Amino acid sequence: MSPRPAVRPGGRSARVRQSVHTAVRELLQERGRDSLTVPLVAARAGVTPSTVYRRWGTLRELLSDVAVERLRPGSPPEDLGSLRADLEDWATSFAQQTASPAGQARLRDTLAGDPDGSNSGRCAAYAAGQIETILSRAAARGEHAPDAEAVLDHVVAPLVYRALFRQEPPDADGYARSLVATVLYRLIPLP
Amino acid sequence: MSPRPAVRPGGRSARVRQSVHTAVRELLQERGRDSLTVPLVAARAGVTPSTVYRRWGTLRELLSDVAVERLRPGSPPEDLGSLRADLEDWATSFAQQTASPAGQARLRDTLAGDPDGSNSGRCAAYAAGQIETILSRAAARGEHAPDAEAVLDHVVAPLVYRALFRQEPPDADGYARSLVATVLYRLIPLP
DNA sequence: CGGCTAACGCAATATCTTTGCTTTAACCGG
DNA sequence: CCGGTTAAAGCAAAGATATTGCGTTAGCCG
Repeated sequence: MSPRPAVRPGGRSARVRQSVHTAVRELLQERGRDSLTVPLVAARAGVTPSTVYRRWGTLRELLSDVAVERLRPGSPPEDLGSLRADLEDWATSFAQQTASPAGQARLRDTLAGDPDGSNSGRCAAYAAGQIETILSRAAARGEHAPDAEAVLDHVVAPLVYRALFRQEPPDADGYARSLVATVLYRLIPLP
Repeated sequence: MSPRPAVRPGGRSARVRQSVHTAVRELLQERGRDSLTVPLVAARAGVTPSTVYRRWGTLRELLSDVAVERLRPGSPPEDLGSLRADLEDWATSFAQQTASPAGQARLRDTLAGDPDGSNSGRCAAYAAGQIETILSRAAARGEHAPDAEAVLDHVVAPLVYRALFRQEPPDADGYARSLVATVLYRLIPLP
């Protein structure tokens, strides 16, 4: 038997967490982020506001918690048979998500309610994990591949920077592909 | 969001804006961000809370306004005589600023209270402006130089991404220099 | 100098946040 | 399976913050 964490993971706590998350997602969709309040979320979730305050502290932290949850990849990246195809597929999909208004909002919410950096760190770890899967497949095929840091720095970072700080260009796909081309054909460690 | 379109730019409005900004900076220093509230800021600034609410909307938007103000470069980057020296100097200084806890907080505050993206856009424009100054100097010297987009994508973006999403590495300076080296010697448009 | 009006001050009201205490129910050993 | 223990939720009152209508002030402009 594995030792149990101090917090109670199952039962009521899990149900409350679930219903509060669902309430946030529904209300975000229905009424937009600006009209969200803790009492409103609590009412929809069928709990009292003090429960939300005690567990999440503030609305921002709750929104960060919900946002990072939705940034978690549902499945490993698809295997298309080559490093370039895998990276392009993942990068264009990532670019579309982050470039969309909803994706931008999720990134901002993740950062805004994250006092200790754990949620944003998790967010980066998700991307790093997906990339490492792709790169280890490439290694198994014997392909010459960059390391994960290079992909994070020169593919992920530019996409995220654009999403957060600049008006995203119309052609997110093409931009993502050009970043992949750069990291694959101009940045791979020289022989 | 920045103060609503100031129909009346001078006089009392400007004084209020100034005193509120000063109050925010002082209280940030004295008491930390978590204990900041609009009534507190208003009292320190010598205005009523409703004035702050009417001009800035929320505390977050006020903090964003103050943060982006402090991200604005005070002077053009120094001219050290070569592209590489100029870029390294600017990038290491930028890296130190963004890697510091205060710098991270400013980036987060800028994003958090910026519903329409205007403040974060300004923030990117500041960096772009400094870089363009450096690059046009290089062009005047006849140096072979990357374009500003490449520097934003492959130097600025990785630095910002690390500051926001990952635990910054101990050696921000060396990391910044390696990014500059990459963009200068491996990414410059091939002849 | 005097009218016009955006912006501020004030104060009442509405809403949200905090907190002490009580109650519930998940977990665990017997 | 059953009761003891306690983390977590509920409740409600007190406290703080946010909103808003209305009167007043002071830039701006003719």
